[in-house]
Amino acid sequence: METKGGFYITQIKQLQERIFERLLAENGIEISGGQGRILFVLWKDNPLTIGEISVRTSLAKNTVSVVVDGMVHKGILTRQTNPRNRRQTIISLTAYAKSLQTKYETVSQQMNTLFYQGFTPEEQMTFESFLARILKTLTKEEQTYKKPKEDHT
Amino acid sequence: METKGGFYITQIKQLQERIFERLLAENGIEISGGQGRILFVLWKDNPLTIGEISVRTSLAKNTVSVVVDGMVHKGILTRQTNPRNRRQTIISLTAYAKSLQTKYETVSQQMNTLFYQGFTPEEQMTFESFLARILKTLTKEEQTYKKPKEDHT
DNA sequence: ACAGAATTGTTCTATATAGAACTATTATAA
DNA sequence: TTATAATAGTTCTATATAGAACAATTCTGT
Repeated sequence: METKGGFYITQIKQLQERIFERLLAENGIEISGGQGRILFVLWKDNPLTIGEISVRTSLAKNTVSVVVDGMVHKGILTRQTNPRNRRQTIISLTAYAKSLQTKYETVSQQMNTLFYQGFTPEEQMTFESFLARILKTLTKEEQTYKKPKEDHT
Repeated sequence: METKGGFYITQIKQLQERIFERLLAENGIEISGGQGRILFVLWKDNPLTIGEISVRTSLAKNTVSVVVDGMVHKGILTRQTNPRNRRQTIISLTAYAKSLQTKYETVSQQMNTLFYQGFTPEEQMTFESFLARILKTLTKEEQTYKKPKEDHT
């Protein structure tokens, strides 16, 4: 079968991000896509380490490190070393970041409505369960690559 | 309903691209995600203008311009002005680019198999038709934004 | 206790991506 | 015909992203 799931996904991601950033800007929220994803996971669970953010966003560790840098500069996040495990860096939301959540989620909801235009609730659920399955497959694949199977000779 | 289609899409895109680029590299194909997308549309239809590539890949025009630059340097593409409309730049595949197609598509197929692991053919089709619908919605939205409705006062 | 392995982040470098401003060309309308 | 608008790309600038190499810290087995 001729399929092109990956190509579609990439295109949608591109468009979605451009449109979402425009909507955010129109609503006075100066947050980019990468930054939004980090906030998204922190709003659910605060604080988190760099590594945890990396896993939950599927961004590479070094990417998270760099993006967090920018957000610390902007006063959105703070970083501090975990005293119990000094290899870890703990990232926390500032009060300012917390104050953005409601407005951000409103715009998010608008984006979602656009995204799923013409979908029945059932279709949405089916579609998201497909996405969740693919995400799981790909995550496992990357894990497998990073931890190659031991060679029990 | 609590949905997070956009977040999923972005995560999948991230993982998918990292894994696909690794597979390509393992098979001796030194082509990045962005470059691959441009080749993908040119293999279907060659040559194309910058603008046409932009529409078909959903990449911004300036992005296409820059990525094509790199590919011209690598001997994958050539650019020339359209003599019939000298504003346009026509991008063509080189023989080298054509020679890559078969190998690239083999790896592409591998990636696809991984991507749709555990999906029945029907599920794949359903899923891709969902993607196509979303892509259409977002494309139309961006069009609307670029060409704001005339004010017939 | 301590050498080597594993974990966790960061830095360095290169490419990808897009908005804004710009240049060149072609189309349009008066 | 010519001034203005529309179209097509490019350049400038800034951020996003990740691989590779590295540094610091903690864990493990002896």
